Amino acid sequence: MAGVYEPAQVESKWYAYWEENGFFRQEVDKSRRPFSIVMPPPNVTGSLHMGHALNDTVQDVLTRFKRMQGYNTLWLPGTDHAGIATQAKVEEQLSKEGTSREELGRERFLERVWEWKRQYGGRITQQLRRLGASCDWSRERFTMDEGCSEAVREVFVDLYHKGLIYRGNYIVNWCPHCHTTISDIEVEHVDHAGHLYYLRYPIKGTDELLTVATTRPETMLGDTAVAVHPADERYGKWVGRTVILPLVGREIPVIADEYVEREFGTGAVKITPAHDPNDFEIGLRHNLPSVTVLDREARMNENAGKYRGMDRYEARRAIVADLQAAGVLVRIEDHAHAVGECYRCATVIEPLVSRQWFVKMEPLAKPAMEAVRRGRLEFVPERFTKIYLGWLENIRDWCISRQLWWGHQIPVWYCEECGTEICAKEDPASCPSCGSRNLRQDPDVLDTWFSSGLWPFSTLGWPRMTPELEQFYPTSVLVTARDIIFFWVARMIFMALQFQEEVPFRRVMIHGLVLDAQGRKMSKSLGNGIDPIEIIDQYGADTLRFMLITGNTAGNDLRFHPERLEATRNFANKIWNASRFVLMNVEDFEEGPGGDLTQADRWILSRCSATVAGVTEALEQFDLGEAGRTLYEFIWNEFCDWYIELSKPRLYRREETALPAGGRAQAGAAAQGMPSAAGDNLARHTAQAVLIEVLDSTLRLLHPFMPFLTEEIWQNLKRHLPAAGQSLMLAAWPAAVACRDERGEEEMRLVMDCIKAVRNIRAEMNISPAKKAEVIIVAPDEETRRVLEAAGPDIRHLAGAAQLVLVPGLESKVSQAAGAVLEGIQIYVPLAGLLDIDKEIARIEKEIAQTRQEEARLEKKLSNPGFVEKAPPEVVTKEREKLAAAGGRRAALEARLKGLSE
RNA sequence: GGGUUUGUAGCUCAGCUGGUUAGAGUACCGCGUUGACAUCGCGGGGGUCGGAGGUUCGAGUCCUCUCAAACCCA
Repeated sequence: MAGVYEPAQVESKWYAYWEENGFFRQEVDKSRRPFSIVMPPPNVTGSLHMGHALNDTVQDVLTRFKRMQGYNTLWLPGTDHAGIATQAKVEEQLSKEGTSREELGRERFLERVWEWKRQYGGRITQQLRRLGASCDWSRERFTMDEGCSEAVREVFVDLYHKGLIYRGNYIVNWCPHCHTTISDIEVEHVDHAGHLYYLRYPIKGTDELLTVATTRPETMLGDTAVAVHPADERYGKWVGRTVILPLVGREIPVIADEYVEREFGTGAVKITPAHDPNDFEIGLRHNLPSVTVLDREARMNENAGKYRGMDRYEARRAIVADLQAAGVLVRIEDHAHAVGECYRCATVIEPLVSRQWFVKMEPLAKPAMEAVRRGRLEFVPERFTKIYLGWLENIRDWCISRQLWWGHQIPVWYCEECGTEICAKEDPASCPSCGSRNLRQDPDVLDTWFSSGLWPFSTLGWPRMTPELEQFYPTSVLVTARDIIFFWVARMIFMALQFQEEVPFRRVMIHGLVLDAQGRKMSKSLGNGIDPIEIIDQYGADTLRFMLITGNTAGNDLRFHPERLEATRNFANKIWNASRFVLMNVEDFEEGPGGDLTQADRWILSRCSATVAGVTEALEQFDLGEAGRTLYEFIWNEFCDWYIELSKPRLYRREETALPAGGRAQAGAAAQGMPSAAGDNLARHTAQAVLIEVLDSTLRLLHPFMPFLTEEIWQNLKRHLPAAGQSLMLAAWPAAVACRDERGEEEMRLVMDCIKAVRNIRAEMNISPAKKAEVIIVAPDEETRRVLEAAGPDIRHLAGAAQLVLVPGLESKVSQAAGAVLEGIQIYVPLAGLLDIDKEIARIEKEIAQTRQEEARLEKKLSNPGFVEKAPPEVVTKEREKLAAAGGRRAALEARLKGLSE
C-alpha cells in the first residue's frame, strides 16, 4: 500500500465492482423492513453541480446506512425531461444547422430531441457514479418514459373529469424569450432601479385632472379604468365619473377598489387588466374590458396605434416622449421595485391574458396541509413546515400548459366539426358526439413539474399495482434542497394524496444550498460555480462527500471553502495510513485465544462502542454532520493519536524479545507475570485483535460517508475477518454492543492527563524529544497509584520517560525539577543543573493565578444561597468537589513554589 | 411590509433538551523526521459567545428589543 492515499484508481475500480455485481439492486423482500428514497431527478440537460453533489451524497449516506442495517433498500434514480431547457438545447443545435423546429415540424423535432437525449442525457448519471451514488440503476426512470407518461395521462384525465383541471382565459406569466407561459413560482422577483411616472388624465366634463402614478407607462394604451381607494377622501368625488385616456382618447371609468394603496404614488392607479395580474383581478371584480396592447414577442400590437411593432421598452420611450409633449407627464421619480423575471433566461416577464390550462389548487392544497399538520409527514428540520404551509395557504391556481413541443402533450382533443372537447387516456379516433374523425390534439405540453409531481409513485409502477409500489411506497424520506419546496415537494404531496392513500414520503429532509466562498449562490451567470467532478479528480469523491456532509448543520447553507477540502483530504490520508499501519502489523495474525485486555484495549473498545452509538443515533436523526464529526474525532484523536501509539510497544516487542542475550526479557520473569517471550506474543496477538476489531468497526461506520476509501481498506483487511462477505457495502452495521466501560475511560483519562502534563513540561522546558527524562509521580491515593502503575510502560513510552518513579509521598523536596500538579497528583521531571528556576517559577505562578480565579468563581457561586438552595443537589456537590480540588491543587502549587524559592 | 436563517478565536464552523475552565479545523508561534502518515507528531498563544435589557440560583444555550448580513414571500 502506498504511503499516500490515491483516490483515482481506487474509486473507479470499486464503483465498477459494486455496479457489475448488482449490489445496488435489491429485490422486493417482504420479510424485511423497507427503506426507500426516490432521487430528485436532475435535468437530462444538466451536469452535476455542487447542489447535486450535496443532495445525492446525503441520500447515499442514508441509503448505505440503512442497507447495512439490513433494510430492504431502494434508492431509485432517474432524470427529468426539463421541457424548456431541453427544447432550447436542441433548437440551438438546429439553428447551427441553419434550420428550426418549425421547419422540421413537430414529429421530426421530437425525434431529434429523443436522439439528443440518447446521446447526451446520460451525462449526469455517469457523474453521479463518480460521486459514488449507490442507487439502483436497474430501476432508473425518466419522466417521459412509457410508465411515467402513462401516469401523467391517468392523473390529467382524472383531474379533468373531477373538474380540477380546467381551461380558461386568465392572465399568465409569459416569457417573450422562451415563448411560453411559466407558472407563478417560476417567476423570480428581482429588484430593478426603475422609475415612477406621474401622468394626469383629464376628468371628463371638468377642467380637473386626475394624476396617476405608474411604473409602466407604455401599458396606458390598454388602460380600461383608473382606481382609487374607496376610503380616500381626496378622490371620493370622482368615483363613478370618467376620465379621457390621453393619446388614445378612450373614455374610462374611475372606480373604487380596496386593493389600491393610498400612500403609493398619488393614490390613484391606472388599471390595465390585460397586462398586470393585480389589474386583471380588479378588472374581473369590476367587469372591466381588457385591451391587449402587447403581443407574444412583447411588442406593441395592433391596438397600440402608431406604436405598433415597437418593442415594449422602445414603446415606453416613445410614449413617455409623447406624453411629455402633450403635457400629460407631470414628473418622473426614481423608483426601485421588484420586477418578475423568467427563472430560466432572466427575461422580464410579460403578464398576458391568454387561454391556458390550470389546476384548481384549493381542493388539492387542503389535504396537503392537513397531512403535514397531522404529522403524517414531517419536515426535517421542522421549521420548513411553516414555509410549506404558508405557501399552500396562499396558493393560486397552477398554470400547467406550456407552449412547447417537448413534454407530455395535453391529452385533450378538439373536434374540428362540432367543437367537442375530448379528454381521454387513449388517443380517440373519432368524436364521441358527432363521430367526426377530424380531431386536433391540444398543441401544448404540460409543465415538467406536473410529471415530477408524480415521481414517488410513477417510478414505482403506478398506475399499475406492482410489488415495488406495495413494498416501497410511501417512500421513507425525500431529500431535497430548500429552494424547491414549492416547485416539487408540495406538488408531490398533493398529487400523492389525490391518487394514493398515503403520503408520498414520511419525511422530507431539507438541506441548504452550496454557496461560494463569499456566500453567494453558485450560478452560471456569475461564473462562480465549482464543478464537483473537478474536485473529485483532484481530491477524490470521498473527500468531497465528507467535506459536504460535515460542512454544516441541518437545513443551513454551506459555504464552499477550498481549505476545508484539504483538511478533509488529510483526514482521508490519515485513515489510509492508520489502516496501513494496522495491516502491516497484523500480517501474521491468526485467529486464536487472546490474552487479557489491557487498560488501553478496554478503553479503545469502550470509546469505539460509544462512537457506534453516537454515529448510529445521529444518522437516525438525520444529523449527518454530527455523525461525521463524531467519527472524525474518534478516528483521529482517539484511535490514531492514542490507541495506535499505545499499541506500538506491544506490537514491536516480539522482535525485541527475539534479540539474543542482553534483551530485556529475562528467564524466570514469567512466573511473576513479568514479560516473557510467550507473554509478549500473547500481548501482541491481543493488540492485533483489538486493532482489527476497531478498524473493522470504524470502516463500517465510515463507509456511508467515504465508500471508496473504506472499501479499499476493508478489502485488504478482509482476510482477518472470518465472516466477511463480498463488499463492505453489504456488511452489517456495527451493533452498539455494551462495551462501554465508564470507569476504564476515567482511568485512561487520568493516564492521558499525566502523559500530557509531562509532555507539557518537556516542551516548556525545551527538553529535546530525543532526551529521555526521569519522571516522578507522587500520588497519595492507592487506587490512583494502581492505575498509574499499570500504565507505567505507556506513560514511559508516550511521555518520553526513561524511568518512572511512583510514590505515595516525598520524603524530601525534589529540587532542580520542573513540576505539574493534577488533581491528587504531583509530577516532577528532575532536571539536574538544567532547570531554569525563573521560568519554572513563572509557570507555577501562572498556574496558581488560574487556579485562584477558578476558586474565586466557585466560591462566589457556592456562597450564593440561591444556588445552594435551588440548584439540584448533585450540581451543588459537583461544584463543591471542584472547589476542593482547586484548593488542593493550589496548595500543592504554592508548596512547590515555596520549595523553589528557598 | 411579512417570514426564515445567520452573527461564537484572524478565517471556516461545532456547541442537542440552560449548569464543561466555551470546542474543532485552518492560520499563527516553538520543538520534532531511521520503523502508518510532514496530506505528520508534540506543545503553545488566541474568543466572554453582534449589542441592550429580561427570566433564572445559574444563559453562548430561553424571552423581548436592537444592529448587521443572507434568503424566501408579498
